Amino acid sequence: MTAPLVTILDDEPAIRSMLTDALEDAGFRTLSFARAQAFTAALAQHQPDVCLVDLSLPDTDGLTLVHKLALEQGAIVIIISGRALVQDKVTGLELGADDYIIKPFDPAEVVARIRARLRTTRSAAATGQTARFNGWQVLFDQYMLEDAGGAQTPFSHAEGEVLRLFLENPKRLISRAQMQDHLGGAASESFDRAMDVRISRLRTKLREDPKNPRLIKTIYGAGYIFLGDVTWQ
Amino acid sequence: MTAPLVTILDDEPAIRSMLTDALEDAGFRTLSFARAQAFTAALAQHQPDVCLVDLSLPDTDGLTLVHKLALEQGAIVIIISGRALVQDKVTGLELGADDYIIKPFDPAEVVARIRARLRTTRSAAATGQTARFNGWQVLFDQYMLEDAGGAQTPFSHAEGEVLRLFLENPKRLISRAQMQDHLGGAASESFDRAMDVRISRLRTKLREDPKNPRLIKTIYGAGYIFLGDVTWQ
DNA sequence: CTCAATCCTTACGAATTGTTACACCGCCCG
DNA sequence: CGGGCGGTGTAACAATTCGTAAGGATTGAG
Repeated sequence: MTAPLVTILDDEPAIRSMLTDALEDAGFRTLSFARAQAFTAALAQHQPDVCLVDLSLPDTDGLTLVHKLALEQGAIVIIISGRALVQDKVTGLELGADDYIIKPFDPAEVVARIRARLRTTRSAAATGQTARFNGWQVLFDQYMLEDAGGAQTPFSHAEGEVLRLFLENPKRLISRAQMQDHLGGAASESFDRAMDVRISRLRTKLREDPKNPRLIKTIYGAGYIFLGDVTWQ
Repeated sequence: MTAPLVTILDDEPAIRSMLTDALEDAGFRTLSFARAQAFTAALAQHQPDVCLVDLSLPDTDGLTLVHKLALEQGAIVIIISGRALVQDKVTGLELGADDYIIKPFDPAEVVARIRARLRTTRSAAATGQTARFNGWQVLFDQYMLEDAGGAQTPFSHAEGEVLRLFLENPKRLISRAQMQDHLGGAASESFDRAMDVRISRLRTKLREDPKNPRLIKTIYGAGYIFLGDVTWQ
């Protein structure tokens, strides 16, 4: 598993560098931006696990950005703000933010709060060896897929990687960039249709109707989304 | 779904009653305790969703209690403490607490933080965002539109963006500039009729009469307005 | 070395989306 | 009242992205 990706959106360079240093020391990957526009543009390429957002941005209303991020990206959103009023905190949290940290802050606290958030959201999908979803059962250690009737179908290593990524991020948009990032990694930078082929094979093993896939949906121009109700064991 | 159960563990009666009032006003069920012993005894009978724990307890070390709760109960644990040092927060969070609130605090912030925690830990199992309006139902996570009779029509990502913008701003004028700003962001500076086409395609999927649109109205020279009675779920 | 399994690459058809073109409509002004 | 101008609707086309069948490269076992 690659290190979680944390994005930093703040217009003050000192804060960006302080957070970047602390987070990378803590083992996270980071990307930092000074403007909301550059940040939203980068979302097409990367899917962050955690987004740190300063509310007082020059080029966007921070709160609507937070709302959009929490709703559409499914990422963990943490507001970092100079405003300490309770009302600000309450509205920020109600719009979908997962935490609200007041400036000035200690980077160590930010790291601890990020870890706490990652712990809870990922423990829901704690990487076990078997998973169930919609009548299917996946036995990762045996590379075997079992349907509701108990009929078994083997799957390959490459298919298992994709399946695991989906099952660890259900009902969440997964961009192609993130997939390549997570799988293989050293993929040829040129057009890589290998991902499509993997998905295609996985779909046939899950007996998806190509015209109307219910489990693995394609979001044209964005990526894929897995819509199963996943439970790990 | 019954209301979530929140336990309060604090030796100061004033804090207990303040939190109890605020939480019950917010729709939670509560149980409060002054001593850790009474609290742990009560765990045999009740399973709380959220545990508020004061660290400075007379009869137990609060941190080991927090650690035990987070590990064994699987509940959301929020520390409420008079100690504001960063080191205290970091160790508290690393021992399994989900949040750390400093005294004195505003009850409204506590409620907001509890809601934020419940939202993220339950959203994994809960269904994604859906909205209803005038007989239609929109399943955003499935990219599916359902009419009053239950007939389903898929919608694409681009159409979903427009639809979401409308449903989040019902009965309000939305200018073209606002739309381009909100959608895509990859704004072609030149005249962008793509927006019109998206609207047009969305209208046909909503079976609007072009001559007499009931849901998506065009305001000549200004923008669009969505007239529907929207409820989110 | 041979064979088989797995996976990537290529190629072509299908789906989605942006662009263009033209018809239509509302508003302004004579 | 009517003609002109610019905004809007949408059909048709083009560009891009995606699905997948087929063939070849790679790997590993015997």
